[in-house]
Amino acid sequence: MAKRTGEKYNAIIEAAVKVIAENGYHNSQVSKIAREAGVADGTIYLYFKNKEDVLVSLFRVKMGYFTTTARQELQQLENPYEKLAKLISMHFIMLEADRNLALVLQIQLRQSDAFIRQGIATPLKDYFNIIEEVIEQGISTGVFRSDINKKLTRQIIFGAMDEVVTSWVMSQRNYKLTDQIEPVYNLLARAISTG
Amino acid sequence: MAKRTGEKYNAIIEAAVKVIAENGYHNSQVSKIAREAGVADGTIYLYFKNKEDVLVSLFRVKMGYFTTTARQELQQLENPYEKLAKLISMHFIMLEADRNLALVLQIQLRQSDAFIRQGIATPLKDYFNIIEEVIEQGISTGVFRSDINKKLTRQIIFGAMDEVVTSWVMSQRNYKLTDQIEPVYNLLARAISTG
Amino acid sequence: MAKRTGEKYNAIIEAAVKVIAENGYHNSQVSKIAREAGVADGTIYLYFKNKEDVLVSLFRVKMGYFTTTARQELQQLENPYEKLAKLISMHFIMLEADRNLALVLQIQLRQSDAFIRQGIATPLKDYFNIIEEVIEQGISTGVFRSDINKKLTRQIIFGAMDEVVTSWVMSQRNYKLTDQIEPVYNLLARAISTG
Amino acid sequence: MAKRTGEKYNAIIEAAVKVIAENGYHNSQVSKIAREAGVADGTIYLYFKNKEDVLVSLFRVKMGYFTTTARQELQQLENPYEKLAKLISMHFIMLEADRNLALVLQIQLRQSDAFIRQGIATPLKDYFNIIEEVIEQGISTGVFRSDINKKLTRQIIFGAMDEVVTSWVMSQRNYKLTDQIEPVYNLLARAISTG
DNA sequence: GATGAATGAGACTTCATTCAT
DNA sequence: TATGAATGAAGTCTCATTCAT
Repeated sequence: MAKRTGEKYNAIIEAAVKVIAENGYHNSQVSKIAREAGVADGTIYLYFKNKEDVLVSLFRVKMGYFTTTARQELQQLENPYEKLAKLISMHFIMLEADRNLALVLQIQLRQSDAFIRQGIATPLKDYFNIIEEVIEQGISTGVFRSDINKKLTRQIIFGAMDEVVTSWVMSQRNYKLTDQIEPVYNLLARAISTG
Repeated sequence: MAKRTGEKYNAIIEAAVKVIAENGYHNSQVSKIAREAGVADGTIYLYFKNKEDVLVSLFRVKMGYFTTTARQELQQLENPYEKLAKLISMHFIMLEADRNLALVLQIQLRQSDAFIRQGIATPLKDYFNIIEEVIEQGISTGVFRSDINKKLTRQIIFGAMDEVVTSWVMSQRNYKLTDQIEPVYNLLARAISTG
Repeated sequence: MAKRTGEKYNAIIEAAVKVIAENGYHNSQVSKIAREAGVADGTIYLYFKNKEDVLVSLFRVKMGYFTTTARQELQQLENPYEKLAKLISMHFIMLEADRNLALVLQIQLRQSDAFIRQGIATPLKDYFNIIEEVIEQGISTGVFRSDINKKLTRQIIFGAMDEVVTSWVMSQRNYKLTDQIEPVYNLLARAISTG
Repeated sequence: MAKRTGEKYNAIIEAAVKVIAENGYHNSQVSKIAREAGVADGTIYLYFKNKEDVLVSLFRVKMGYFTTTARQELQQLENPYEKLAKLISMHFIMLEADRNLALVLQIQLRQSDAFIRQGIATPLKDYFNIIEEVIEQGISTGVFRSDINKKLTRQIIFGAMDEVVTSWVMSQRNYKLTDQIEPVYNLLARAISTG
């Protein structure tokens, strides 16, 4: 049981994103997700251990994809400022491109179930690591302030981006999230810049 | 029905904070909150419309207290930088002082139920207004950059503080949250400072 | 939770006996038992931990009643043979008087669930003890053979009675179980008698 | 469909005995039996009508084997007492030799599903007939009491053996079942013996 | 014959809410 | 006001059975 790949596996993940985005976490019954995915209720349990596993997997898959892409893109760049800009840019572009996903990641999955948070922890930590690597490189190459703490700075950068996305998702969304890339970069870069 | 004051009203709010902090949102049944508050299950419905109302009220009461205090304290100060510093300071001090409350506000109440988020929106907006007022004053008095957007900057400040607190709450908490006041201020102030 | 007494507690036990006797263990849903007892499904869980607990309790209550009565009646007698006769007599009378109960005890509850068997073990052991006491007394007073093993003899006496009841329950029941008291006694008494 | 012979047919029967003995009736899913038998789930339905049919067939095959063997062995004997001794002996030897089978026959198959009991009825009746034939012969040749009822006596003999085996299976089995052959015979023979 | 992925009916259980006392 | 026993809707998950390959 619990096959971690396959056409239906993905269909269920995508269905979960859509259903949760539209109905909210608490109103997203397994049967609703199954119907949206075009499978029987029981089929979900062939691919996932239980309902929570669907959510955790959803997060892992989506976040994993993003982390992988982010790492690749950043490797092509040298300048820490450009990397920071790229990070913000990718973050916003990805979430603007898939509003349902944004809704789920920013709002619906901020759940408290110990199990879910635990399952989410690892992929999130991966992402945090990427941010911290950029900061570290900036400091060691002397272009970022040397008096900043790497972990705290990462919290601030992530928290800032996160809240900007959340505000956008919760709003009527009559403005473009990507328009915020430059001003957010502008503020954050200034915060950590030497000189 | 649903009288919004009284000794038991407060007892229920406090019980809810404790129970949710200890058991997590999903494992906090009405009966558990009632037991902790020392009242019968049914009594809760004399003071609150339903379970969600307890949560929303909890947020409103706690957040309202904080907003009121914050506004008072800030009024005593002139300098926007001092106000920003005070804001961060109060935010961290309050949440460090009441870990249960921090857990509930940062983690457990990040729920998705439309109704809860709606009920939370107003008191949160009040807090956002306070932050925005500080930013506005800083800009108009020329000490903050004039090219920053008030709302976006508020999002960044709040998001940064919020994430720092969340990281602390989720951690083993073997460091002091209040030790982060200065470095956070240092970064955020730099981000928005002219010159 | 799990109050072990009260009007509804008994109503549920009696309902369970009836429903299981009529529908068989596997076709006795909680909802059916609840309906028969005239309570809501959820009410069952106020009095019992779960469905298995209903079955185990049923057995304990019914068997406990029988064991208590049996012990009292036997105390009034001196002669081990009379005690054996009384035992068989009570066993058959009780089960003939309540056919539903007989059905449940003899057939339906012979389940394999570890938990159920475990819950049943103690009250059954009590009954076994009573039988063994009679045997012991018979041996020590020299009226029963001294070469018989107490435990094995108990198994044979119980097994014999048990099978006679089972056959009767499974049959069309067009003969009286109590008519078997004398012949069963006659055979068993002979088996263990000295002389 | 439902061919009743073949290598896989037997493999499934044997797998069912093992799985049920190890996991209990309620925890013996078709898929588990299939895996143990080394066939696909669907294959079971090529050899058996449904799950119940597996159980009934299991009983029929095992019991049939025993009944056939018993009849053969008994035919070689003349004396009713010797036949009774042989019967008890075979009963205990067979079940001690195959503990899994004993577990299944004595405990796990004592199910209540009408259909299963019905399917079990015939092979069991065959066995009962053998016992009754011995009793009949004993009575007609004057070595067993003439005042005993054939059917009732069979119930007592079978019930006694059955309970002795059940006690052994349920116990830690730190004694030998075959050591009980002689004492059981001794008691039962005395019960029905003339003189 | 054989497979095993898929099905979907159905069961147990939880828990927010009510209401007679 | 306060109680808490009772309610019953609703949701997750299991598993015997099917059927396209």
